[in-house]
Amino acid sequence: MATIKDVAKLAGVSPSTVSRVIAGSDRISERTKERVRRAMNEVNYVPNAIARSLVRSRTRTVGFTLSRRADQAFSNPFFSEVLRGMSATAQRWDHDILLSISLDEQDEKKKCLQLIRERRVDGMIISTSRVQDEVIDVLIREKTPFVVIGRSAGAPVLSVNNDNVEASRRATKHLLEQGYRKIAFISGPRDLVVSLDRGQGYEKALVEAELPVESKRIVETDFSEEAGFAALCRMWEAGVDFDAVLASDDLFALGALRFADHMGLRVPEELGIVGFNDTPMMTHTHPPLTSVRILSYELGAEAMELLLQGLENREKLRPGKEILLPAELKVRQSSLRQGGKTEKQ
Amino acid sequence: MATIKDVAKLAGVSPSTVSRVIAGSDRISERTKERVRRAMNEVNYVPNAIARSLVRSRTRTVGFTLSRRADQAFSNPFFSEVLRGMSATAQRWDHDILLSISLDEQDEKKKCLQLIRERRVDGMIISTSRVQDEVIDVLIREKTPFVVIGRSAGAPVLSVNNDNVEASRRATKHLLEQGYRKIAFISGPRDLVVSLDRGQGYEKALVEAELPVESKRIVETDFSEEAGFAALCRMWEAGVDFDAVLASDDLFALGALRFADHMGLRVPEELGIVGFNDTPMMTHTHPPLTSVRILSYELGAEAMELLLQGLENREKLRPGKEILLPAELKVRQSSLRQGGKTEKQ
DNA sequence: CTGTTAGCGCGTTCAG
DNA sequence: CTGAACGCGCTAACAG
Repeated sequence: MATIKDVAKLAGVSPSTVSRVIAGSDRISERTKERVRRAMNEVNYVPNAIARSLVRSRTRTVGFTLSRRADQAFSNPFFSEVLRGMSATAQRWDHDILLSISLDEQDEKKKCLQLIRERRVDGMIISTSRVQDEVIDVLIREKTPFVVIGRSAGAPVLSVNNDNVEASRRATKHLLEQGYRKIAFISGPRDLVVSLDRGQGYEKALVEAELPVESKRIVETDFSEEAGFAALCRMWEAGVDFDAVLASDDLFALGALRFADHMGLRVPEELGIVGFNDTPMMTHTHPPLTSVRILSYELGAEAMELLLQGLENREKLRPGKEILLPAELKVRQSSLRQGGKTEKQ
Repeated sequence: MATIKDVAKLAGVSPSTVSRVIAGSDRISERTKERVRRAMNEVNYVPNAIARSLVRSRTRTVGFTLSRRADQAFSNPFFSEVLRGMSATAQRWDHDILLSISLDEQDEKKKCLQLIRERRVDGMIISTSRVQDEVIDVLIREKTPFVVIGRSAGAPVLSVNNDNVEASRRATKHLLEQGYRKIAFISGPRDLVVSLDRGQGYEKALVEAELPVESKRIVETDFSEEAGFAALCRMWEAGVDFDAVLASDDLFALGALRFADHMGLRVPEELGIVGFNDTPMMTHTHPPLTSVRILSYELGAEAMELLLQGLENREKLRPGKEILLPAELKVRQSSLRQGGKTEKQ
């Protein structure tokens, strides 16, 4: 593989001249530039990125760590969409992504630390969304430029998040507008900020409608269809009545659909259901599921954009700045008993 | 950030001694080792990975490129599971993953070439599965160590694949055993080897059962629920009869379920349905869908393992060696009309 | 406008 | 057992 020296020799100039041509320096004669370019082509020269990184102390690489928990919390396509968004933006800036998926937060913290201290990356993006996040602490301590996808409940950080509170409020309001009055809420684990936010939006909508927030209608459980189904069964057996379900994840919504089926309740007439995440397959449930659409691709793209801008100009990395992306309620049959119109797909 | 020189100075030795301690050389006195280690701890020293890569001409990094097409072809969780498997294995070998998701094959080829020529990676894993794959040609031309997830229909390569032919044969055989005789097959685009393989397995099972392969019962279309539904409608309107559907993707199976619903056909009594990929959500269809389970995690893990072994010992990188991973048929209600037993989830 | 020199941080001879 | 010297491939400062 050709090095800068080979090119220099072939073009009859010094290595630094070649380097200047690559950098597009303007104090090189057009003739020399041409000669150098020809030589570069001839030996098929491409600069060694590692050598460049060493001398520049910049790798043009961004690390992305993730522990399994976050992956499961959001339903699955979320993760790949975020990656696509990150990758597309990185591409435009001519940067690369170093990816690491860990089993738990401890491993993630270790890996994150390693990437930084070994100087493999210029900055980090993380997607953990726990209330107490040790990875964030590490990042701050190491003074690494980083962006969080989600929200930090602890130290103030630069973050990109979808507006869970507002989305949840709107979803609840939609159910109220459809005439449902006793709305149950299935929450994910409370140690995830996303759960807190969605719960808050739910309560907000009730308060705005001057309806009481009844804790008996709120249940917290792990993300799974079975858990959602079981939660509703328990509420039912406890004599709690409800005419709608706000499911903070589509998996819960699936459970709710099964519950309705199980109890012989018609959806949406006797039970309204709204989910979260708008998992593509959910368009095909019976009836089609109303769900909150998350802009996952945009989340990844925006996070990467913020980080790369921050890398160019550190002052842009203001901790405490939280970018909120809007989420859209995709209304379908599962929540429409007023005969309103369904949005297309 | 501390360098090897700082450590050397503090320990009162030369940089090369520190380097030897890091490498675990045995010709260093225990006393010196101890002094050096103490110094390393004191200044919190971590070797700079970039500098190491430069001098060693090895980055301990593996590139993984993917263009959107492959992502869509397999249904979504596939992709994240493969990544998890790759990441877990890479972790064990203390390697990293450089990820790039492109929009099309051209971009992927470019990116792949860039990673290699800039010497950012020691090897590549790719997951394209088109019949004519230009990325593979590039990889061969550059003499880069690489492993393919999927199968190459062109040049012989080292690859890991799930046994699509056998899986499809078994799925078809299962339908036959359940008494279905007129099995329709919905194929994905024919320019993907996975489509060819699944089609082949289907035909094989029919031939083994001494049944004719009727081309009128085979239809090729793009991966989507709608396309699957439409394909069956068209067959029906053309007067082709069928009592079961082998769907080469779960999306098609969803379409088939809707078709049954639409036509008032009972599943599995009047129409048996088997899907491919065992998308988690499919456990919750009505009735639950029989589907071929793909070992995505293992696919990623195995590909990484093969590549890293090959990096240590180039002779292990035998092109033409195709590792086949078994796929498992998850039998559920949608294909059970003989009252056989359903496997647990 | 261009070449020479030095050095990024580390591993690896080659002496001693 | 240890240190000095060199080089990985490239960029940047300083001359000229």
